Amino acid sequence: MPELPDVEGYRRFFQRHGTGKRVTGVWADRTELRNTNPTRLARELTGRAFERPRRHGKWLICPAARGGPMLVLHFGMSGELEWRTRRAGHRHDRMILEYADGDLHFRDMRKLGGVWLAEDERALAAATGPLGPDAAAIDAARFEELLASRRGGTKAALMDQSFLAGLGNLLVDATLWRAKIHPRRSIVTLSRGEARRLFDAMKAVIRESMPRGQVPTDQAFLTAQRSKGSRCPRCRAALSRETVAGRTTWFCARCQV
DNA sequence: GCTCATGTTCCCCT
DNA sequence: CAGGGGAACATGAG
Repeated sequence: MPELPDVEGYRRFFQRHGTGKRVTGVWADRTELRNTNPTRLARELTGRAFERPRRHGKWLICPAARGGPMLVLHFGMSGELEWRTRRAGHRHDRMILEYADGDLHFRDMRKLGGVWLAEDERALAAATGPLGPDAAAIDAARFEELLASRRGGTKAALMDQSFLAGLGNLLVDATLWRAKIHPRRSIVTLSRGEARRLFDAMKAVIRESMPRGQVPTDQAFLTAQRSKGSRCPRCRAALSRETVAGRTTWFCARCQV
């Protein structure tokens, strides 16, 4: 379930379970490794300890101490981390970091995620591809500049990781609903006030999502309304479902202009 | 059987 | 070049 808040949750999880102690072994499924192989991954990481992981958008970057490489994780649509103190596999395990006190499992049912090894910032950039500023870190002035540099639809822009990193389909719909902006609204027609509303809505959605480590599913949130017959939590109008920017999009045609 | 799924990439079109 | 649409990827759930 990985958008920015989910990956932030995994970052904290990795910090708690995977850092500050020596890796005793590594198992990996070849198909999930994007720029390395199981043998090389094990050779590079065994005996090393990870330092504090960082996150940029939906990417989790875990540097190994003492000049070791960075382990780079992307969770795709179904990636997750799990900590296990007893040796037991799961059919969707794609990589396992072994420690003296347990194993950190990276699972990815649909295999749309991946694992990279990067020896420096340049290799990291090659793995992630171009990324815009992190949505959780960007400030209002920079966000406004960013919008001014872009044409096209608002949802398409917010979904574009090279434009702004971290928002996915659910967070973008929640943000647009909160800001009362139509997903197809052309960016160049946004007023100064609307741009600010968009920024504030995005920040509010992220702020509420971050501590939970997932996109909220409260009834007052749009995330809970992604099914037939659902209504706008604000005005009770029937919600619209359309494909925008290639993704299923739920919005309120009455509130969102 | 069918449709849809919180992501990214690649190819094609305007 | 910029932006958008659609298919593909792999594996389920309903």
